Amino acid sequence: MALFISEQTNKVDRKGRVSVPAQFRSALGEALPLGIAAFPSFSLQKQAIDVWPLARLEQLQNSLDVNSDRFTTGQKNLAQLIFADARQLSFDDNGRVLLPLLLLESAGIKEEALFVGQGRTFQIWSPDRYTPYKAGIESQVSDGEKSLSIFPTAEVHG
Amino acid sequence: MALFISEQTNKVDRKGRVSVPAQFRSALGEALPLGIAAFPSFSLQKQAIDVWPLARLEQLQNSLDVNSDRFTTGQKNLAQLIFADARQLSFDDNGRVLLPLLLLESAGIKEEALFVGQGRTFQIWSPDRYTPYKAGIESQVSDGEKSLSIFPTAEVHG
DNA sequence: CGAAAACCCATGATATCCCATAGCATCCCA
DNA sequence: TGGGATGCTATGGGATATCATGGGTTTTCG
Repeated sequence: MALFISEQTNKVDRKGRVSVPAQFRSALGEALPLGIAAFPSFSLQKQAIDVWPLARLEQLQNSLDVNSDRFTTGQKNLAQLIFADARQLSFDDNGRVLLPLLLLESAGIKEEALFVGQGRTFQIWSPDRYTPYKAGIESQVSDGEKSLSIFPTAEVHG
Repeated sequence: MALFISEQTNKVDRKGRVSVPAQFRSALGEALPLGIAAFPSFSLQKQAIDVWPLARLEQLQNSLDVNSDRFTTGQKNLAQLIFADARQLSFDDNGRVLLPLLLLESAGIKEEALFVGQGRTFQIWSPDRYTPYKAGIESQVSDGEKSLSIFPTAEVHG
């Protein structure tokens, strides 16, 4: 599975449909027909929508099945909330998804939806909310931090 | 078997019938004709109804048969209670099930039934009871835990 | 026989499918 | 290098199918 990168703004039509950026769809690859899971972003106080490939939710469930002792109580609660709040969205022939009203409202999205790549996942924002949010993020990066090193990684399966 | 995700509220008609959300039915897949097992949720002090695919009950029984030494006495008692209190529900042609009066009453369900996806299982709530319960769960997730980007994934194959 | 359950059909709302088009970007070839 | 042809992307709208729901009828079983 390729990574989700870049930003793109698309229109939400009157039926609530939005085209998911073609690059994101191709990043999904074979997972495209499985669809995606969308839910209010907990880490962002539900300001935006978090989107996961459905397979990622399945990984989470598998991990809960096998390693539940390695999760904190809070993490288990969060997982419960995600399963409850997530909406499973599937693509039509034109690469669009139907965004449920509840998600649109919680993210404050009206006419336009801003897709923001986050690597393994992406977000959907109201453009109005994203601008100040991003500015805040930028201001929190100190000069000394403006480069990244890459650490060796343990093997991660799946 | 796909996962049960999302929340949906459906009406209970005067005969006690409720439509199970179509996504839940399709998550059942081939297991649909086998039906589901519903019982008062013990982990939630019987506030709500727990629903399992029937096959999951069979898995539990198999696990008890083979690994009975790995269950505590309390767990074995709980299993007994589940087998006793569970009701096997089957779907009519429109995807509805008939909720027994006993279950409706124990969950405090009257006109509306709120289906809540929990991954491998789902719950059925009275909307009135669910709202405060969910708020409690949310408050038990600390800010530091609000990202599952770091959930344990290692050693999960397939 | 009577009550409850299962079965069957009807309907409005919603989601899905299908087709059309305008705007870009890419390709191709002279 | 220019410029037409081609294909893809995003977007709109109408037709069709599905879903949730209500009500009636038949069947089952005590």
